[in-house]
Amino acid sequence: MTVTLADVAARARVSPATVSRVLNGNYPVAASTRERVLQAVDELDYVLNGPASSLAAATSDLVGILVNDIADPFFGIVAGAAQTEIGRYEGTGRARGEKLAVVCNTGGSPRRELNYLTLLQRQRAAAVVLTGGAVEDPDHIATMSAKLSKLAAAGTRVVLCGRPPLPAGDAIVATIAFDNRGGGRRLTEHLIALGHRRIGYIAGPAERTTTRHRLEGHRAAMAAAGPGGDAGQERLTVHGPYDRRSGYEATLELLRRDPGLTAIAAANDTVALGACAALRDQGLRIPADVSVAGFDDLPFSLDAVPSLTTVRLPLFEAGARAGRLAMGNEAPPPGGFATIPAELMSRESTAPPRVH
Amino acid sequence: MTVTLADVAARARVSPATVSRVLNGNYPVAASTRERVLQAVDELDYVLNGPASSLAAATSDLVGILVNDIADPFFGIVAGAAQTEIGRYEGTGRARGEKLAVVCNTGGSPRRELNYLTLLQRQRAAAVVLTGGAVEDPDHIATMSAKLSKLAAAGTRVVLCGRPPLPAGDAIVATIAFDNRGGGRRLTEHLIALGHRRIGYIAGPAERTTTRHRLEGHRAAMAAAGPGGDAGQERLTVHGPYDRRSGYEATLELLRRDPGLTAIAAANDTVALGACAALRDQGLRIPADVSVAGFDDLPFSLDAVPSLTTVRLPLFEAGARAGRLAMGNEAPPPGGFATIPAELMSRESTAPPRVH
DNA sequence: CTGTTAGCGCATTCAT
DNA sequence: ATGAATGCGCTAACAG
Repeated sequence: MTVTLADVAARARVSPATVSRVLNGNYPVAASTRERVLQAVDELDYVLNGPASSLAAATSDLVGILVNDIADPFFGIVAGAAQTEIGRYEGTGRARGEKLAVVCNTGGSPRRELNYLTLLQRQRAAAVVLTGGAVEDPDHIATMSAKLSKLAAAGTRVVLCGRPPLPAGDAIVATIAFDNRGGGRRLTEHLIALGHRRIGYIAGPAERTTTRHRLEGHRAAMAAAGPGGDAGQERLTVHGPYDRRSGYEATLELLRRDPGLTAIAAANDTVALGACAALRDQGLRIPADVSVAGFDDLPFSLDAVPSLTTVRLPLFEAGARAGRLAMGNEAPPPGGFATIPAELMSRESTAPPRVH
Repeated sequence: MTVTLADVAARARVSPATVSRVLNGNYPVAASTRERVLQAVDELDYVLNGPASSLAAATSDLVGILVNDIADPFFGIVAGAAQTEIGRYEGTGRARGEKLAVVCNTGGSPRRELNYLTLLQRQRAAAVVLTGGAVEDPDHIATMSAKLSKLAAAGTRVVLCGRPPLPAGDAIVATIAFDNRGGGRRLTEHLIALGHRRIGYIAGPAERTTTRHRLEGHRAAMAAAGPGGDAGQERLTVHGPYDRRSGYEATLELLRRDPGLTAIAAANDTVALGACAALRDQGLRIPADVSVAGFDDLPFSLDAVPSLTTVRLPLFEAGARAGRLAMGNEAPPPGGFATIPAELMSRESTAPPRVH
């Protein structure tokens, strides 16, 4: 029925082992022999049996990239960059590092995250890259650490990208974290420098690391602004998912709580866009009446009207680096941990507050 | 080192065969025995060896979803919906349809597309979903058809979503196509009804099916608008990739070719946003000076300023349906082919042309 | 450089 | 309902 390596061997008049060797390219084979084998492969239209190969070699060429939301460009950019870096060696011969880089959408659900890890563990994945903020529930962290340790023990390279380090640090090849706290802080400092004091904050889901760090940066800046700077901050913070609708509704809520606020900082650019829509619908001008700021600097932020002040995260570079680390093509940073800086991008959506 | 099924069997004092049976749940096993086995699995923290299982069973639980650009929300929405539908049965027992739905980013490159198909073929994937427009090169179509036929012959279910049918129709479970032509036509008819005659068109990459169909719809509407309606259409069409930068540059080019054009129709929403940016930078108002229309109705189109007139494609529904078809959880449409309608969404970015 | 020999871990006959 | 035996297709020692 289906063509096997033995068939190829017979056609090329060599042993199965030899065929395996030319296919894997990890062993010297005479050029003439290789030619014959390759020709037989072509003629028979042979395709290697992955499971059999993985079973015998006790490793597979599958690499999993876990993302929280595949429809969010944040993850698309990171995952795309990682995938490109991982699949980079596709052309080189028939094998030589032909990885199957694959993205798994967890929807931000701890259960699905774990589920995917188990599935990848089943497949004896060569590597796993976890991207984006993590859920902070202690149970989940413990479970994840245990699971990742097991994966690592089985030979899977684990890389974290855009997510803080885990207790199971030694099992993890490298952790690439974003400076969410610093970015959040600089963003709010920018607003304060413009003269804003009544600043609403639209945070992400409460239990996420990314959410917490960005919020902490914001609060730190407020506190530093002087006595009372952080007073009532609780009241001016609203949590919600990382989507535009959340930004829209949170803005209405913030306006209800303090009709006199002069600026809104959002958990990310998408949320900020929702905030802009809500403000416009309320007849408020941006930035004349209310300034708005986002986070991430996704491509559309530049095209927004007005263009969005935000914090730039080098998503592509980080994703690519994670990909290389997963492949073992780049030395891990000292201590296996690196923080990627976040840069303030001051644009048109922020300005000094209106004077009464 | 690693725990195998035999270890579980020993601990549960049963044969390996029995363990296999309870794990796969496709064979009667006494409740008490099952209990013991499950407990042993837990205690030993056993994880099935996917490759071994796939080798023995000659099938795997891997499902591939191919997309042209993972950073484009169009694909994120389709793939996310499909993935959710495919992973739906995760909780049900330990096996029973636990698929590993996985998205592969081809970057729109025929070579990478083929490469991923080969990799999935290696893995003996249970199903493959191909999404988005295809490259129209005859060679590539032939190669793809052959490849997909081979996949189908090996038991892989092939589903096309948002892409026209292929010659190898009988090998394909189902094709879900969007009415790109009809949508393109209705969009331009809308512009014509508003009074526009000098309409620039920013098309996608020349060799893509999606590009061609949308363009054909546009041209058909222009031709129907009356004699000379399609005159000079070539001159007012610019091709480019499906990204904002392309929209920006194409708009400048169109303006150069005809400074008096009153409307621009773009290949998709992202391109349309780039067009808006270019128009603004040229000091032109939307829609007072120039109307702009997109395609797809991605979430951000509603938030754009002005909100974008576009053509709505039910991406989520289509992706979910493709997922169900891939799993065999939905009967294929008659003839294995269905066209999904495209609906005009008339919003603020289009208006009658200014009067001279 | 190439052939021979053993498994890899599991699903599946076939018995019982 | 359960156990024993066989082989899936390939890679990895070993020889030579």
